[in-house]
Amino acid sequence: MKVLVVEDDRKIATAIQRGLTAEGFTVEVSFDGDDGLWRATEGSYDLILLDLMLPGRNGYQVCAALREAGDWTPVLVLTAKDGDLDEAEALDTGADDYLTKPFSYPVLLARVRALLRRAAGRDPVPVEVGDLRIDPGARRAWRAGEELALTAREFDVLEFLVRRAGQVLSKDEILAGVWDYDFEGEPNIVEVYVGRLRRKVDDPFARHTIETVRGAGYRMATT
Amino acid sequence: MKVLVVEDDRKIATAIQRGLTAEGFTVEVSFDGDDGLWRATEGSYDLILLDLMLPGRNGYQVCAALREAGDWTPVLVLTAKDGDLDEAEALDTGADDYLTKPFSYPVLLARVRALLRRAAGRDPVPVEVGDLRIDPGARRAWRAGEELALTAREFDVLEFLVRRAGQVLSKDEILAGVWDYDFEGEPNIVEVYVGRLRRKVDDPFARHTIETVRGAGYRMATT
DNA sequence: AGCGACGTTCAGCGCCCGTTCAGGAGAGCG
DNA sequence: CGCTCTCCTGAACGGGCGCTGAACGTCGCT
Repeated sequence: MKVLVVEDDRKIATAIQRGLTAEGFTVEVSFDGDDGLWRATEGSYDLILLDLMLPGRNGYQVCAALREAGDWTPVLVLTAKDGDLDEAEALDTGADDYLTKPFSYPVLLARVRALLRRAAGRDPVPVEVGDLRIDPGARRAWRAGEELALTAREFDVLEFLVRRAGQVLSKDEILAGVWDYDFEGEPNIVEVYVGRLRRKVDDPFARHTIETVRGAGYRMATT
Repeated sequence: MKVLVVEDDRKIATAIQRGLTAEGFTVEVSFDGDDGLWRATEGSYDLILLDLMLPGRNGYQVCAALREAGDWTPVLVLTAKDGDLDEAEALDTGADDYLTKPFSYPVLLARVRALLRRAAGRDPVPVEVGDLRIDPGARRAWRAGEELALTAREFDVLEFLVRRAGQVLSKDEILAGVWDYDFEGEPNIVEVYVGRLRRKVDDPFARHTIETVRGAGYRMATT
């Protein structure tokens, strides 16, 4: 799956690229409208993430030009909440969906999945690792058949870890992946949530399902 | 089930496509009359949604041309309320039903179902989940065999939730799915309707059949 | 015209949840 | 064995999310 990200804010672009790459997508980034349009027309992408405020051609123009050229690649528009530019207008130019900043990564991922699913006609699949099961659509989780009572943030963190079971994720990676990209708190918050999750998902007599890798981060056990 | 949408307003076309795709239909979209007619004659569709005001050939002409060619695919005409073009006239040219904009998504879906049903000679299947039963055709609902007195909007919301029982639906998704596509109100209205529905459908001594998933939306219980 | 039903908005409230912080525990190292 | 750095965790707080009752406007019906 190839994704094109057209976004001039490097911080945001990098965060998105990092996240989607980790998710298995091939990600290309473009920092201005003209370059973005060029890539979009030249390359063949499954999805385009398009910022509205751009140097060169703005998002509307890029999207309109694409549609004009008969290119119907799904476009997800990223827009500032307080923008004087209107989201509805973006949909008029042929975008398929939009997202207001700041958004958290899980929200972005959900939208991306929804768009690709719509394009492909498939449904989201529950994820399993060991005796842990996660259903992203229903936002429910089970350990050994028993449902876990998780808060929204706890669920997001758990899903993030489960999807990358076996990999070591640094606290910063988890922060970038689960929290809004402009979150400016301490990585300690990750420790807090890992602690809570352990209390909720661990069998008290077995070893942790979320292992600490001292100095590096955390790893979700694969068995 | 394949549906062709001929509508030049991208916003409306996209909304319809999104909704019907989620409902399991295969949807193709055409933005002008000539292209629409071409697709309609070339492809084989179970239903055609046809806007009247179109660039190129207008809706009347498309419909008349289709019938002329001996194509009796069901046609549902979409017309602007204040249009100088007359709905009755559309029916004369061979359309099977018409709908004035703005329409809400449930109304559209109901008409689509009705047409397909009429074409196939089959009845719509009542939906059940737990001891809740919904008959979309009759627009009636029962809990444990007892009929519920629901208003139109209440029924729409309930049907939307029941059809996606087990999934978490955000307030925005529910808004998009139940209200007019140009509704510009607050998501709070969803809370209000969920509250009313709970009072009407819940057994006062059991847990809610519409569960709140804090920070994410609502989920219809599957048992 | 009057009335009632229905849809929508708004403000207030209660409480859950996310976040912070500080103190303690434990690993790693010399 | 003691030092340091990282990680863990319980407590506390503040905001925001969701719920509800009331009021208002509108539409349809009689």
